[in-house]
Amino acid sequence: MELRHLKYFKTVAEELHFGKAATRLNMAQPPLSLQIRQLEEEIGVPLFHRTKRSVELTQEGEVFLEKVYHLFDNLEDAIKTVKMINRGEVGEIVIGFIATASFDLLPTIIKHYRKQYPAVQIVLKQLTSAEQIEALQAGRIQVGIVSEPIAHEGISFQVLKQEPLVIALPKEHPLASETSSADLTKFANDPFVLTSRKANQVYYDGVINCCFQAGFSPQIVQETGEMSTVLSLVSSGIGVSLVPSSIKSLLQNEVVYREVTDLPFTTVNALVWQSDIQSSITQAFVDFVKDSVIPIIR
Amino acid sequence: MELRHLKYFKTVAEELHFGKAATRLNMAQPPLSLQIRQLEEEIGVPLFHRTKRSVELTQEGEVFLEKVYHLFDNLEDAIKTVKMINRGEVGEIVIGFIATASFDLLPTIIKHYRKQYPAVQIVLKQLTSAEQIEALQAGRIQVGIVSEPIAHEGISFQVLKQEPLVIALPKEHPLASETSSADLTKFANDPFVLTSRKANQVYYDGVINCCFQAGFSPQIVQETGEMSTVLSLVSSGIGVSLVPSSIKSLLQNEVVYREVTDLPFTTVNALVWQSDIQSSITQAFVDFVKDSVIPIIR
DNA sequence: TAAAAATACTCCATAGGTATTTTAT
DNA sequence: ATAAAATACCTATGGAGTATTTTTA
Repeated sequence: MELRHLKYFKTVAEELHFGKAATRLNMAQPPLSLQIRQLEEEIGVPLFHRTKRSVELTQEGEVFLEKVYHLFDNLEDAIKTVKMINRGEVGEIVIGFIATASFDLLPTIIKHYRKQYPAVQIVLKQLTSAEQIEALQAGRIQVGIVSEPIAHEGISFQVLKQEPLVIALPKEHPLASETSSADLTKFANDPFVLTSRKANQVYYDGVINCCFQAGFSPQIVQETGEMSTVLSLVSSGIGVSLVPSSIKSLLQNEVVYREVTDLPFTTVNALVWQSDIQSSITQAFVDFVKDSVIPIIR
Repeated sequence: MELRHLKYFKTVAEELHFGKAATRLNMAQPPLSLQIRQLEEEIGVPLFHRTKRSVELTQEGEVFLEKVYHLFDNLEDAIKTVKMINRGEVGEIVIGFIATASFDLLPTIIKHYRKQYPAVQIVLKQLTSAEQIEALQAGRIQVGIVSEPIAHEGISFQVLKQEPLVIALPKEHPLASETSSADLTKFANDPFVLTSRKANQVYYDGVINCCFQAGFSPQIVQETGEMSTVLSLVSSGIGVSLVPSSIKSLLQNEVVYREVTDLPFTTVNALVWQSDIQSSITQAFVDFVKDSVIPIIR
């Protein structure tokens, strides 16, 4: 038996007329009759009551027709589902991201992606950049948003956004009231608060380098794991910090953010993924971010 | 696409090896590769990751495999169901029967039929013989158990059972204590209770004829619709009756049943059905009763 | 006699076979 | 070097076409 037989059966059952059915099937009547006969012979059950003058379904034929409809529905569904998976429209994607991305970059990406691929289940994991590279290689995440677009074996990346650092000051700081672009040398004697080098090496080293270029070595009084903790410490007057400008929306009333002139370093956020993409969902996600999200966020 | 493609896909997906799959399918490897390629091309989605050295399912292929299993299950079920219907093993049969059949004949038939065809839904309708003929012709019942095996247009019948009439007496009747075969003439002056002529013409006329042959015309004091009502009236002393012997199990403590000598009439029960049987369930039922039940009840 | 399915035959598309090549291990 | 899939080409089964017959309303 072949699907052909079932398709022919369905058509004859609907038309109850071999000639008309054959027309609908774009074929001649005799081979159609033959195929139906073959089907009946194979399953060993007559499906039609035939007189030379009229055709009607047997009880068996009626039941079989229902089942055949169901079967074609199944088939259609199978193909449709597979195509959706192929286009990355259903399934699950696990996205890693660094803490600083959660304020602006991640929500923007998710929001647009959701609209385009509503049937994809999104799982989010906050990880450091280094952890994300490891998780990618182990297959625990499919894509990551990192701040260290350093070449790794088998990992591809795409820069998403470059943003300057701004200096974060406690409201009470003498230089907090000025609104013009600040000169970093003015903060040479201020205590600094930063996230630990382990949490984000590129950022940490970048800040040190900025100060070095400005002619001083920063006095780091506290290191934390999270950027939000850094800001809390700044707001409580413990020190100042250089932070990515996208963070300015945080603690707006407690912390003053000022631009800094001539900084030699900007933070870079990038999307990373395994170079040989296994899943079409991942492929679709990467393509979508490259094509649709990057133009928006730049 | 044909079922062939799906069958081949299933086998390759199970073996993950074109050569082995081809062997299992009793075919050569190249045409198998071709068919799989055709399938992938038709649905527009790669189902296998092929390297020259190994084969594995893509995400899409895995999902498709599940769906294909389901589809084949459906197909198998469809064929099985249709075959069962064809053998009269599933479906519904509506059986008409006269009241007197419900005491012995009907339960016997149903009991044995149920054992053989447990998946057939049995619907029972108590009707007079005449009503059954009409219901048969209208398709409201598929078979009937009647007491009038008279030839009707398009109706076939098969005699099930012939049984003598016995005389039913109130316990207080003067002749109730005798156990020998009774002479009907002894009851010439007794009032008779019968079911109405309309309810069962053959039986009614048969009784009248018995009395006539015995030399008297029965004095009918009451006619009822149901045989059980006749017996109730007999038990309350209103009169006597001639009833089919199979009814003897009813009201055994209130009514005395005695054989009658030389009765020219016996009740006949027959199975009736439309001569051109539409449904295989009906065919199977008729065949079953003819072959398996009649030998038991005779 | 007219409409519709069945039968008889013819043809060619394609499923499946054999031989060989390619490629990754 | 070898195993396994892909490629190339050939064969023949059987699906589909045309012409005709059969059947019944």
